[in-house]
Formats: sequence, structure tokens, C-alpha cells
Amino acid sequence: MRLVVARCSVDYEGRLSAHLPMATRLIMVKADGCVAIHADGGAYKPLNWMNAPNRLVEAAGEWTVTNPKGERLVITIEEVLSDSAHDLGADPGLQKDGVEAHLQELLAAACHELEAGMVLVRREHRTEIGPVDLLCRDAEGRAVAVEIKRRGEIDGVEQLTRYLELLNRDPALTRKGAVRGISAAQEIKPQARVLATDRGIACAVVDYDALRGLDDPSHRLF
Amino acid sequence: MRLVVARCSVDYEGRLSAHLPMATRLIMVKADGCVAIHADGGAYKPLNWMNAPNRLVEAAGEWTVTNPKGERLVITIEEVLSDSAHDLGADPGLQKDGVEAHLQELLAAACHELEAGMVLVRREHRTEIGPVDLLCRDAEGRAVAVEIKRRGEIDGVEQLTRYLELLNRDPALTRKGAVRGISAAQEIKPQARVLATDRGIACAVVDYDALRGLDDPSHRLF
DNA sequence: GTGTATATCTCGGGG
DNA sequence: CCCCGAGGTATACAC
Repeated sequence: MRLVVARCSVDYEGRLSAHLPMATRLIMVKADGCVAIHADGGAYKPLNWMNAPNRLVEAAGEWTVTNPKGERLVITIEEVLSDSAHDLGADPGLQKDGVEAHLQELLAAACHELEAGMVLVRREHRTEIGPVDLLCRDAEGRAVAVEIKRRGEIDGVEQLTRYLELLNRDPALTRKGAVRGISAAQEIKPQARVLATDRGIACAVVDYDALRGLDDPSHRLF
Repeated sequence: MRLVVARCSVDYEGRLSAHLPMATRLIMVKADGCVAIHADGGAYKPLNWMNAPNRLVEAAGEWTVTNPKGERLVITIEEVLSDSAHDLGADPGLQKDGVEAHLQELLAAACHELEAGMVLVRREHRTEIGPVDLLCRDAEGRAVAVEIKRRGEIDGVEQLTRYLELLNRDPALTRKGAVRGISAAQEIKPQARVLATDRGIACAVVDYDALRGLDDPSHRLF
């Protein structure tokens, strides 16, 4: 990784046009070739960047980064204040726990927690327009589509609505009545709840830690 | 901005749990206090981070970053390979051109380009579920809701559908007939076009550069 | 490669 | 402050 602190101005032409006036910034060049220009604030997002794959050409006072998509980043350097390089090696990578995939896993194993008598039919049930997180049957044998999110927002309700529209055209699923929908999340936003209710979709707030407690602790990542 | 290259392991507890095994990485601490841990690859996104506002406590071999939301980032440092600080000063900030806001501005001034005889009623027309980009009237006096996107995808059609559903409940708007919808974008994805057509929503591909040409060049950002 | 869904999304605007 | 929408979203994964 190369770290350059320099007074520079930057121009990007690609998906939009953007310009950074002359100022002191950090230019980070990673081993995979990607370039990021950071200011001394503003979370982790750089002001400007160019991801790999790309080509960096260093001329006197001007770096030009181009990529195969025709995007171009030009860094005009007035003064270099520091320039260092470090060999970091490959990273073993991040281990995560608590994201949607895990929540889905836990709910699949405990879908009776959503509703008494509920039984799992299939996880990631394929439809033409995407996978339904959980397809279940309720105590009366009716099909139930469950959409799982960490945070329930409007998009998730739209997604489930599209799935239900499609699933309800399948005679095999609607034999015992229309397919029902449940929007399950750790937290459900007010607007999402309103939209769901308006569309006859039930909302279920699930407790991740409680579900995990039901699960065998040895399954945890760490 | 402080840049530390070190062998470290990292644990994050907050919106999820995450762990990084011991390896050499860059730790970036910005003036606003935010901390980011970068590997030597993987675009501009850090492996782990903690945004401002937060509190960084440096003990021997262990940095602990906590924030008011109860999130916690612990960096265990085995060996420091480099530690430097630079005063970058405040950044003048990024100037952008070509984003949705600008496209909306141009279309508002030239909505007759969408359809002959079309007149602008209001930009960002408020509804209970969000703002309609452009509310217009066509040559026959019928209300038209326009949703503007850089790239027309399914989400935009869903959004416009929600608005139309609501607008069509307003007697003041439907006096001359049902409110029509137009999905306007520089590029419209096939699936979005299919969905729009299915719902009676028209699609309009707009040429950003041509629109800008109609506009006074002195209005351009740079 | 396109299409779809997720994200500790980030970031900015408005109530 | 939260809510909501846009993003050069980035990223992973299925088809």
C-alpha cells in the first residue's frame, strides 16, 4: 500500500463529472491498483476514487487513472508532503455474525416462533423474479411467504408484494387459500408497517439474540 | 490525519459482530475522530470502521473506540510498523455534475420535451409517502406525475406506482381523468420498462447533454 | 454478463 | 432527532 500526502486537485469523468479544488489530501493506492483520495473527515468514504481494474500513469505533477469502462480520474499534484509504501500482504478477511443470512438460518430452524404450527417448506424458494426467503405452511396448511430483513423498510414490503403476486398464480400453493405474507425483521419502520398492513401483509418483530439462544451455541462463528 | 501501519486484530460489536484475525493493516484516524482499518485491496471500503462521533482510548497494545450508540471497536496491536500524522486542513469539498438533482432541474425547465404541451405544476410535490419529482399537466389538462432517475430500474417504477395510487385518490387532480405516470431516465432497464408498461406507466429516455444544451451554459457548475 | 438483494451501506435533505 | 431517498452506491450470488 502506498500512502501519499499531497496538495492536489482532482477531476473525475465517468458516471458523472466531479471536481475537487486544490487542497491537501491523502492519496491511497492499494496493491490491487485501486486509488482513493481522502480528506481529513467524512467517515470512511473517499472524496474520489477509482476501483480496480484500472491503469495508473504517473507523469510530472499529474497522475491519470483510467479503467476499461472509459472512466478517468486525473490527480494534479502541486506538492508532495509525504510518500511511503508498506507491504501489508494478503488479508485473512472479516468474519461476520448477525447479518441477514444468519437471521434467515435461525428463523428457518424456528419458524414456529413466527406463528404456532408453522412449518418450513423451503428456504430461498426460487421464483422468476427472485428468491423468497422462507416458504412455509401454517397450521391450516396455507402457504406463507416470509421476507426477512435486519430492518424492515418499504423496499422489503414491495419485494414481498411482488413475490406474493407471483406465488398466488401457482395453483399448487393456493389450494388451501391465498398465499399469506409475513415481513419479519429485528426492527420495523413505521412507513413499512403502514404499507404492509395496507396490503394485508403481517409484520413480525424477531429477537435475534433470543433466536440465537434457541440455537446450539456451537454453531456460532466465534 | 494519523496513519498507523500495524500488525493487529480487530473486534467490532454493534450493529453486528465482526472479527478480524491478526494481520498487517493500515489504521486511519481522521481529524473528526473516525477510525478505519484498511487491507491492501478491496476497493475503498475498509474492513472495519467506526464513524464520528466516538471516543478513542489508547492503552498499551489495545485501542478501544466506543460511540454513543453503544457500538465498540477494539483494535489489538501486536506491532507498530509506522505511525505518522499530517495536518490536512478543511477540505473545500466535491463539486458534482450529472446527478439526479440536476437532471430534475433541467427537466423541470423543459418538461415540454417529455411531451408536447406539458406544463410544470410543481417540483417535489409532497405526498404522505414521499415527494413526487415533477407534477405536470398535459395538453388536455390531465395531471401527470413524473419520476426522474439517472437509471430507470424496477424500484423507480414501484415508487411511481405508489405515488399514482395516492394521487388518484385526490379529486382535485383527477377532475380531467386519472393521473398518468411517466418514468423518465437517461437509460431504462428492460425489466423496468416491462413493469412500467404493464402498469400503464409511460417511459421517457432523456438525453442529459441535449437538455443541458437547451439550458443556459452559465448555469453549469463548472 | 445481467439481474437481484444486501449493507455496520454513506450521505444529504426535510420535517 | 429520525425518516426518507439517492448513490460514480459497492458487493456477493444466482442464472
